[in-house]
Amino acid sequence: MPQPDTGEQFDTHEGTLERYDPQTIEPRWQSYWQEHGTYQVDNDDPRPRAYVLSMYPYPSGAAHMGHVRNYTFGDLLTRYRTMQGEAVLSPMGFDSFGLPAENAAIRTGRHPRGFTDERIEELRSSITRIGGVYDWRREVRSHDPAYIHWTQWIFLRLFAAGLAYRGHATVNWDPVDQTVLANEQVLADGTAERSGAVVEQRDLEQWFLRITDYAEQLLDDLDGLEWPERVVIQQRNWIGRSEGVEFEMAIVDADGSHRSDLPDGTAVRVFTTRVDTSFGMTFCVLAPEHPLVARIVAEEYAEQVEAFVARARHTSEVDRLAVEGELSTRGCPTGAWALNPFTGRAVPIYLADYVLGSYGTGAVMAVPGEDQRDWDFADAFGLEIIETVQRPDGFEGQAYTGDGPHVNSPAATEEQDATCNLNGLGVAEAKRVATDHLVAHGLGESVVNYRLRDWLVSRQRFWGCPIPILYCDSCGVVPVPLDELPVLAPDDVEFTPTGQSPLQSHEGFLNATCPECGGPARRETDTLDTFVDSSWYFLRFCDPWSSAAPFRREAVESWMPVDQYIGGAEHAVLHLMYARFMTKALSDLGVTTPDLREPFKRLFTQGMIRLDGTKMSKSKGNLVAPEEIIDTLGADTLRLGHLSVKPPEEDVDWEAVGLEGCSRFLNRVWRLALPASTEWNRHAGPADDSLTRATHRLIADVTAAFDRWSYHVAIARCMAFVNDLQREARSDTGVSQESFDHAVDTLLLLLAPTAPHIAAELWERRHRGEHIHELAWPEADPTLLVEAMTTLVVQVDGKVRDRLDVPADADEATCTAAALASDKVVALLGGTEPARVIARPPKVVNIVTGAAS
RNA sequence: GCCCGGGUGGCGGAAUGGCAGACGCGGCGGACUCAAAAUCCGCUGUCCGCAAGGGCGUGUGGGUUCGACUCCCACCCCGGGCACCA
Repeated sequence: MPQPDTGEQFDTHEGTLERYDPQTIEPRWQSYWQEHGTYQVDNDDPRPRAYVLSMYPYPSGAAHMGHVRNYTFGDLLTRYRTMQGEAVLSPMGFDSFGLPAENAAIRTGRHPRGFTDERIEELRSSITRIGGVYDWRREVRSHDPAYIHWTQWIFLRLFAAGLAYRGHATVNWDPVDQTVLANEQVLADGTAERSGAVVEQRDLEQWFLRITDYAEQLLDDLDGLEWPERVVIQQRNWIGRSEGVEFEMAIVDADGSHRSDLPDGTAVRVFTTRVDTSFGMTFCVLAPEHPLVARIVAEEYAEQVEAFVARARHTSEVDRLAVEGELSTRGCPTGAWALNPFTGRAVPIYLADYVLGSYGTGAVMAVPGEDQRDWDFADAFGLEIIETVQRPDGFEGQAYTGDGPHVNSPAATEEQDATCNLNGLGVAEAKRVATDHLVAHGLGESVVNYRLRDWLVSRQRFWGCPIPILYCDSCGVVPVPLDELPVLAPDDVEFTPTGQSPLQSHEGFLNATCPECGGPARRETDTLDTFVDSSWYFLRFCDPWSSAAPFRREAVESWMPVDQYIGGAEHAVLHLMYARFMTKALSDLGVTTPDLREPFKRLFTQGMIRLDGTKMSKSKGNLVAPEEIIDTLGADTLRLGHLSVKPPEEDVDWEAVGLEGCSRFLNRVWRLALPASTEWNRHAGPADDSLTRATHRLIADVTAAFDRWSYHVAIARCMAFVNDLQREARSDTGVSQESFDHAVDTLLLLLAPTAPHIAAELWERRHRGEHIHELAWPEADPTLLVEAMTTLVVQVDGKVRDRLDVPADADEATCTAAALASDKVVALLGGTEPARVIARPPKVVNIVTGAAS
C-alpha cells in the first residue's frame, strides 16, 4: 500500500497545496522520455511487435493544430500499446523536399537546405512539446544524402525492371510552380492541388512510373485492408475499372462499300461497356487527337475538321470540361463512315472533344437510345435514334440506361438473325451473347480499361531528389551506375526570379561522362515528385542504419506492414495509392519479401481543424498557435482538448474545443492525486466496495472506448469518475484510504496515454520514483463488473412509468411481480388485467394494456 | 446525376432494439471572499401546472416490434468524393 509521500520532492507550505504547473513538469518529462529511450525499440526486441505510424510531415516550422491533432492520436496509441506489453515502433521523420523551401530560396536567394533544416528543428521542438514520443534514432529526412541515395537506387531498380520509363505525353503544366504535375495533383476543376493555378496542357517528354501495371492488384487488394470505407471508395473511383469490349469497325463509303483511297483493313477500334446496344449504334465518335482522323476525313470536311482539331488542342482541359458549352460546337462531322459489324450498315463518323484520346481506344460507338450523352449529340446533329432496350411502363426520359428486354436487334434481316439475335434478352445476357458473337467472328474481344494513368514523377524543380539518369549522344538514356550514387544537386547555385530550376543552367552539374562509352553525357535536370520520397519512407524506418541497401529485408519483414497508419484524409488517393504501388513493386523486385503486398494494414484518417469554417493547414498558416496554448494551459490540456471535442475522424471547428473544461479537469486530478492533499475525507476502514466496483467499471469502459477510438467518450468517463470520487471523498462519511488510492492510481494509469505528463508526474510522487509509462495497462476484474443490484425499468405500453431496484440476478417472475406491484403501475392499470407482460430481466418489464389497441 | 457520411437541448456531442440528452462548453442561482479570480454546491430539452404530476420530443412521412435515436421503405436538408471514362 503506497503511503502518502510528504517527502522532499516538493514543498507544501502550511495549508497551501502546490499548484498544477504544466510549465515545469512537461519539459521535465519530455527530457526524461528522450534521455531514457523509453520509446526506443530495437529490431531484436523480444516483445510482440507493433508498428504505429503517423504520416511524416512536411517541415513547415512550428506545428499547427492539424499536426497536434494528428500526432496526439499516434502518440497516445504508442503509449497505450506499449503499456499493453508491445514493442511499438514509433518513428518520425520529415518529408523535407518540396516547393515551399524552393520558393523561399527564389525569394531570398538563400539555399533551401538551411531554410529546411531550421524548420525541421522548429517542428521537432513543437512535436516534442506536444508530448509526442518517437524513436528519434530512426529519423529520416528526404533531403539527406543517404536517403537520396536509396530513393535513386529504387528509381534505378524500377527503371531496370521497365517500371520507370521516359515517355512523350500530354501532361499537366502548372504555370505558377513551373513544373509538370501528376493527374492526382490536379483537382476536378482543373486547378493545381498545391498552387491553385489553372493547369495547362503541354506535350512533353517526361518520366513515368508504370503504376497502371498494378491497377488490378491495387483494386483487388483494397478488399483486405481495414481502411475507412470512404478512402477505399475514393481509391476504387480513381482506379476506375471498367469492363467492356473492343471491336473493329472498317472505314467504308457511305453505302458500306470498300474505300479505294485507303489501304485494306483500315478500321477504327472502339471501346464500349454496352456492346449489347450495338444494334442501336447510329454514329461513331473519335477523339480530336485520334491518329486516324487526318487519313479518313472526307475532302469537303477537311477544313472544318482541321479547325476543330486545332481548337480542341488549344482549349484547356478546364474549358473542355465546361459542360455548359453548346453541344453542336463540341462536335464536328468528318464525312467518313464506319461499318457497324452487327448490322452491316455504315454509320457516320464524328469528332467530339468529350471523347478522350487517352482513354480506351480514343473512339466510341454512339448509341443515343441508351446513352444520354449520345442522345444529346444525336439531337444536336439530327442523327437517328434507335431504341434497343424496352422501356419500362411510364418511362419519360430520353436515353434509357436501365435493364429490360432487348428489341430492334438485330435489325430485321434474317441473315443477321442467325448470327446474333438479342431480342428478348436482358442486358447482362445480351452483353454475353454479343461479346461471344464478336469473339467467334474474330471481330473483337473483352477488355478491361482503367481510368488510372501512369504516375508522372519528373518535376522541373531544384529542391527534390535528382533523377539519376544521363543522356549520351551515342548511347541514349543511360542510368547512373549504382556505385556513383547518390547524385546530389550542387550547392553553388543561383535562384533566379524566373522560377527556372538552377540545375538547368549549372554546367558543373550538367556535364558528365557516359559510363558506357566514356563520351560526354548530359545529366537529367529534373527531380522526382516528392511523393516518390514518401512512397517508401515507412520501409526505411524499419532499418534506417542500413548502408548497403535501402534497408535489410529481415528488418522490414519484422516490422511491416504498419499496424496502424494515421494521417489526413486528403491523402486518400495521392500518397496512399503511390505507397501501395511502391510496396507491390518493391516486393516483386525482391527488395522486400514476396508476401509484403500492402504497406498499411489499418488506416485511420482524422478530421481537419477548421477556424470560422476555413481549413487550418500549412497553406493557411497558424491561425491558432499550439505553442501559445502549451505556454499557458499546457500540452496535456491541449491534447485532451483535441481528444475530447469530437469523434476523432470528424472535422473540428476550433471554437468547439473546450480547453477550459480540460484544464479544470486536470487541475482536479492534480488535487485529487497529490499525496499531500488534505482536502479528502479518507479513513482506515475496510475497502469501499462500491468505489472499487466503480473503478473496475472505469477500466472496462475506458479500455473499450480506446479500442474503438472513442477517446472523447473515454475522457468523458474519466471526468464523470473524478466528479463522483470528489463528491464522495468530500462527504462526511468519506471513503476508505485503500479504495481511494486504488481509484486515483487507476485513473492515472488510464490517463497515461492521453495526458502523459501529469500522469507521469503524479505517479512518480505517489510511488517514489516509479514510472507510469513503464507499467502495464490495468485490467478490470470481471467479477467486479457484475453489480449486485440493478435498476429495473417498468414500462406501461412502452412508456417508462417507474424504476425499481432489483437484484441483478432477479428472474422473470420476480421482475414481473415487482413491476405489477409498483404503485404507479397499479394506478395506471386501474384494476384491469394487463393484456400482456414482456419481461427482459433484469433490465425491463413492459406491461401491455388492452386499452392501447 | 451516382457513391459515401451525417441530421439528437443554446453549442460540441453520448446512448451497438430496452432509463434519450452521459461528459464538456455556455447560461441561471447560491456558498466562500472586503472584492475579484479560482474552487465548491444546485438548476438548466420543451409545453401545461402553485405543486404533485402530466403532455410532447432524436430532420419529415410511413412501416416492423411489447418496445425504435437505433432496424426497413420513401422523402427533405447538410458535408465530402466522383462525374463527358464510352
